[in-house]
Amino acid sequence: MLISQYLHHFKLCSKHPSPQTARALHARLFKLGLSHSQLLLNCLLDAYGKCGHLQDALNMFDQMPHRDLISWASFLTALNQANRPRQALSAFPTMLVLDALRPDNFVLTCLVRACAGSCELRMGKQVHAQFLLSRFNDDDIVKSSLVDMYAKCGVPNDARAVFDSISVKNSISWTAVISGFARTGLKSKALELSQAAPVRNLFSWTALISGFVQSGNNIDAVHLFIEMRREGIDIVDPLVLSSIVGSCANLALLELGRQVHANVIALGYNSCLFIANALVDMYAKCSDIISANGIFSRMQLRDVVSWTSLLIGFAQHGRAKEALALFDEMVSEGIKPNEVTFIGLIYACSHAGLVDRGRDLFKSMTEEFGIKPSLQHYTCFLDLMSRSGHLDEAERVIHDMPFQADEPMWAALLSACKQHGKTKMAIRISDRILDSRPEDPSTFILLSNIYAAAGLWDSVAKVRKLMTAMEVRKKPGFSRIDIGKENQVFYAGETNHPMKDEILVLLKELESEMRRRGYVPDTRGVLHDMEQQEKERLLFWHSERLAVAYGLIKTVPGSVIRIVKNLRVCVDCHTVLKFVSDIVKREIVVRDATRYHHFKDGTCSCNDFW
DNA sequence: CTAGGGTTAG
Repeated sequence: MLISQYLHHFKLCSKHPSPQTARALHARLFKLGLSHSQLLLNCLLDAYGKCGHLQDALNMFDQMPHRDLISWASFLTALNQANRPRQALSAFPTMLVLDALRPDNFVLTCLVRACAGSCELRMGKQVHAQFLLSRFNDDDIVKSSLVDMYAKCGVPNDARAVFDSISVKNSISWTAVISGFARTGLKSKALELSQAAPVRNLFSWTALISGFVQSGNNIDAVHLFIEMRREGIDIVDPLVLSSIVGSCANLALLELGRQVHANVIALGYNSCLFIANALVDMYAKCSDIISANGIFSRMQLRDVVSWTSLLIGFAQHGRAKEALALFDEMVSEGIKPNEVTFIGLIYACSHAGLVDRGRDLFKSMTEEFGIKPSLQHYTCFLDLMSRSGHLDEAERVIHDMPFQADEPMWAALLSACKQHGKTKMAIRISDRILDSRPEDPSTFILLSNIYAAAGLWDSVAKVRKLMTAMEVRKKPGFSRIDIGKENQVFYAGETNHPMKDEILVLLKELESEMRRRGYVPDTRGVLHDMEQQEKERLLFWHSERLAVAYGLIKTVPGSVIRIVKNLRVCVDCHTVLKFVSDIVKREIVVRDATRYHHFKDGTCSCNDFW
C-alpha cells in the first residue's frame, strides 16, 4: 500500500473509531518499515486518541523518536478527550524544555481547552497572555476556545470581552458566549445575546437550555424547550434531549418526562447512551423506579453511569437488596465502579442497617478499586456506623479521616447519639458543635432537643439566643402534587386555598381516626418556642398533609398519590402519612429533599431512616 | 496529519 492509502485508512479510523484497525495499521507500519514517516506516526497517534485508546496514544507518544507540534497537538487532544485536562497541563512544560518547541495556534487551543476542562482560571489567563504575545494572536479559533474557557470558569464578562474581539464570529463563538451567560445564571443577558445572534440553530438553543439546567433554572429550560419545539427546530443531535430529561428529573415532572421520552423514541434516539442514562435517572427521580428499571433492562449498551443511576435510584427508594444485587451484577459484567457508585452503595447499606456489608464495601473501595474516599464517602460511612449504633467506631471515623468534619457530619453523629440514648456522648458533641457556630436550622433544633431532654436549661437558652442572633429561620416548606396535567403547590400554613374547607374537614376526620389508632403528635421538630397545642396546630398545616388531602379529594380511588416536597419530611408528618396510607388504603409516594418515601399499608419504604 | 460550541449518575 502507498503512504496515501495508509493515510486514508487512518482518517477513516479517526472518523469511525475502531481500535482494532488502528492497532493493525500500527503493526503493518512497523513491518513495512514505514515507522519513520512523521506524518503517518502523527496520524496514528491522532487515531488512537480519537478511538479512546488513551494508553496506546500515551505509549506511542513516549516512544516517538521525534515529536513536532502536530504530535503535541494530537497528544494534548487525546488527553482532553479522555477528560484528563490536568495531565495535559502538566505535560506542557516538557514541550518547551525537552522538545524545544514554542506553542502554535493548535497547541494553544488545546491548552485553553485543558484550562476550561479543569476550571484553571489562573492558568487560563497565563495561556491567554502567551497567546496575545504570540504571532497567532489574531486566530479566531483560539479566541473561541478562550470564550469557552472564561465561560466555564464562571467569568462570563471576560468571555464577552474576548468574544467582542473576534473578527469573524460564527455559530461556535456565539454558542460559547451564550452558554457562558446561561450557565452562570445570568438569564436575561443570555436571552439577549441569543436574540442578537445572527442564526438560531439547534446548537444555540442547546447552549441556552443546557446552561439554564446547569444553573438550576429548570423551569425556564422547560419553557425554552417547548418554544424550540414550536419553532420547529430540527433535533438532528440528541444532546438537548438529555439536558431536558435532566430538568424533568430535577423538577420531578413525570408527565413531561414521559412526553419527552415519547419524543426521544419518535426521533430515533432511544438507543443513545446519554439519553437512556438520563431517562433511567429521570424515572427514578420521578419516583417511578419500575420504569427506570425497564429502561435500564432494555438498554443494549450500558456504562458505569447507567448502572450507577439505577443503583442510586434503588438505594433512595429503600430497595437496598436490589441495589447491592445490581452492584454484584455490574462487577461480574466487568464494569468498573467509580466514586459515585460507592456513594450509592454505602447509602444503601446505611438505610438498610447492613453494617458489615457496608464496612466491607468501604474497605474494598480503596483496596480493590483504588478509589480514594472523599468527605462525602466518609459522611455516608459515618451515617452507616452511627445509625446502627456503632457510635464509637463512628467517632473514630471522624478522627481518622483526612478531612475536617463539617457541621452535617457532626449533626449526623449527634442525632444517632440521641436515637441510641447515649446522653453523655450527645452532650459532649453538642457542646462541641455549639462552640463551632452552627448555621443549619435543623442543627439548632437537634441541639435544643438534646439539652432540653437532659434538663440543661442554661444550654437551651444559649441555643435560643444564638438562634435569634443569627436570625435562623426555616425555609418555607412547600409540597406539589400533579394530577394529570394540572399541578398544585401547597405552602405550610396556607389558609387561602379555594378548597381550604374541604381539606380541613378531611384532615380533621383523618386525625380523629389516627388518634383512635394511637397517634400522638410528635412536636419535636417544631423550631418555635410555644405551647404544645400551638405546636400541634402548626404541624396540622404542614404542606404535605394539605397536598395529600387535596390528592385524596381529587383523584380516582386506588391510584398512587405522588407528592414532591422541597424540604425533608418531619417526624410527625412521616407518622401521619403512614397512618393515612393504611386508613385510606392508598399508596402515597413522597419525594423529599434527599430521598423517597413509599407509604403503603401503614409502613414506609425508608424503614423510618431518613 | 493537529485546534473551537452543546451531554448523563452524588
